[in-house]
Amino acid sequence: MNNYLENLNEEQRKPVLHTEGPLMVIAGAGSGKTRVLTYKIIHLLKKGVSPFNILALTFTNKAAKEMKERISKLTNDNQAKSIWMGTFHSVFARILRSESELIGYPPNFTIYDSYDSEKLISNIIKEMNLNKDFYKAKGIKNRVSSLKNSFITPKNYFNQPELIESDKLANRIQFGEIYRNYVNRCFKSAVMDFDDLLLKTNQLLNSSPETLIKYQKIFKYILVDEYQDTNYSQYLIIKSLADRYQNLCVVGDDSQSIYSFRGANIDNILNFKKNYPECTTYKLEQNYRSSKNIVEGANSLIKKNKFKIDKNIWTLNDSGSKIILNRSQNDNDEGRFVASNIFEEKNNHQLNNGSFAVLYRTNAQSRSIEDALRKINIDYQVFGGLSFYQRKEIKDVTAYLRLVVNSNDEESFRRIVNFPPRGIGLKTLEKLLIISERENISMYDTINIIDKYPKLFNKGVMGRITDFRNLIESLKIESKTKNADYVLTNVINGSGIIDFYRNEGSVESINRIENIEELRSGINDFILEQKELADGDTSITRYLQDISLYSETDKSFSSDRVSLMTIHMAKGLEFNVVYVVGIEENLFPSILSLNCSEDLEEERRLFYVAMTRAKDKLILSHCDFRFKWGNIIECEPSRFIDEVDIEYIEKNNFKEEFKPTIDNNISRIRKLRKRGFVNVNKVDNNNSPIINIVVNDIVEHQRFGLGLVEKIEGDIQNKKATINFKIGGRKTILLKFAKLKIKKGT
DNA sequence: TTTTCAAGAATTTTT
DNA sequence: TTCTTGAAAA
Repeated sequence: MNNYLENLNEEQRKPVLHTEGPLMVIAGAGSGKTRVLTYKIIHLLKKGVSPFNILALTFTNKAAKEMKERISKLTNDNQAKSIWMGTFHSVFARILRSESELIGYPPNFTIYDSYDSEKLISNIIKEMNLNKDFYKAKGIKNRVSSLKNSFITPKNYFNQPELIESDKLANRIQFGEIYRNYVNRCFKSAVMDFDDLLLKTNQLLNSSPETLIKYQKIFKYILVDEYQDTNYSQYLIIKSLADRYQNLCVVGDDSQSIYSFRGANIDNILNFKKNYPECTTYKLEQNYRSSKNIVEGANSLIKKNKFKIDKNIWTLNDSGSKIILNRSQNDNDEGRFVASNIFEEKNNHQLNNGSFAVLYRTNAQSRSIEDALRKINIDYQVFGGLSFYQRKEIKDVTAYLRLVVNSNDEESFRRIVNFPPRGIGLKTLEKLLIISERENISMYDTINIIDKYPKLFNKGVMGRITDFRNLIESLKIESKTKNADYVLTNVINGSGIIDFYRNEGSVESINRIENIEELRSGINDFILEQKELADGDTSITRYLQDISLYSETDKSFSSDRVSLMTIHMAKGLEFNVVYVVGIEENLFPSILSLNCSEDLEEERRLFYVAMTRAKDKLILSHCDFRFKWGNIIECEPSRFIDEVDIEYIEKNNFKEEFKPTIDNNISRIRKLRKRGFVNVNKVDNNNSPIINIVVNDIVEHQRFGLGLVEKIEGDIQNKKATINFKIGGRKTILLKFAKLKIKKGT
């Protein structure tokens, strides 16, 4: 493998050969970015750099795994296994575990996913008795996350009047207090959330100069992929680690920056030159992936963005077929169109299902596509949405494991202390929380001292709590000597989870039992996999870390399934035929991005990412009507469609006139109703609500609001009702004039 | 303490 | 429409 450089073109070879000093590679979509990274690492290894001195940060765990495999194959040795390669989160989680004492954490700290964090925040809001209308857990969590990603701790927060002011204006004056509580509770629980993995790394590197120097010396060569989607925290980590040798190579494409909602800061890439004046910039502009129509169509769109690095993406590939623009009547039709089109393409071009992807803006859009594919028996795989590890039963089982590993973990404790139900209810938990605060210990540890509070608990409760502790303690002892699978088996048996679901006996419960079985086989795969690795780690702690950092993008592809996913998830992937569906105003671009030009530009970049996933064929699609929350709403084609130069587009399915089908009439009426043009009372003449009102119905009156029907009298034409309104009291109303809505029949 | 039922909210994107 | 939450009943 001496001629490895011959596998690169001229512009790819330059950054590969440039090993010393800072460099930035601006790599257009499909220009061989991964290839450059792979060969650059190979080149470093060939030059004699030890794999232990290379840090390569990728966007997904799967990307890391694949790159390692590729390197191993090309170098024909085992060195790749020893490279520090992975996502920011997983690499630094690993480092934090081995250095945890330096920042006051035990090495077996738990990692909370967003769901756990939100739950904890919502508990804190409840405990603080705050108004739920102003303090929504999700919003608070997002703000906490963005502060952490900007490296603003609670202490910094309280030192910045403008931050406090902005929360005051948003009616969240207590935000700082929540933030502080949240951070304290996490610390007390020996927990880090996703953002902590980066923030604590920075704290570690800042507070301990020896540690900083140690890792600077280890990471002589640093490579960062998808640099356009790094946030400030990540920027700081890289900056301090690369400070000694300055051998930093960042690769990215500003036109594909799509994660600002997660704190990604496009300025990191736009300002790289400013931060590293010595840096060399290379550009990869030749696209090898897509046909000319696709490349140029995408170029014509992204031109509309103001903030970007100048580049000219070109290709030698054939023109290929034009980009197809489909218009469907509604989302179900769109699904049917996609499904039948896949069917045709498959037959005409001998493609397997894995060559196709359907991309959309929001996860909820997958359903109509799924229905249509299922109907004509095309296998598909949905990426995203609720992942396996987020299922209730899986979260429950892993909560037991988490509690075994780290019994200070409050969320896991709360989650399973009474699941399956064992008579330890909310009241008991409240008491335990009070004790835990008074004694400054974790909720689990309060169990050991409840006999100090005999007045608070009756005998039954006391016994049940102790039983629970004994269960966890015996699992803890096992976990010290036995492997993860053994402990998991005893969690399942000891907790009674399986029995609980078996007793329920519903289809859903059986499904849950199967999922738990699947988890068990997953844990065995994990053990086998780790045993193969040089630095393999088969501990439960490691297993729990892996699954909490697991993402849906890490799921493996199947060549005989069509892939369905959001565009965000499709970053870095390519498919022969790509359908982008739901390209409508307010959906894509998202309605939330409309009043901010930066956000709108990001949506445009997202659309650019979607288009450039396609190799041979790109099909864009939009509908006239779409289901939302049980209503049909009218949709306009997205502005982005007009922004793609018309010469690359071929319109399809454009029937200017609809034949009104029954379906269509219903949708018109619903649409009009929604706009308030059709009075609900008049639509269904035959079974008008007026006639249907009976005693004890709760009705809503335009002026008086809600009321209870107490009496009905009179003949059909002059029916009168006596209604007791919450506001306004008892009234007798002539039904033929009143516009009443039935809210509830009792 | 647990179960049941009805009302209300919810949809951007994710490590 | 589906999921979550809260109150009432068992």
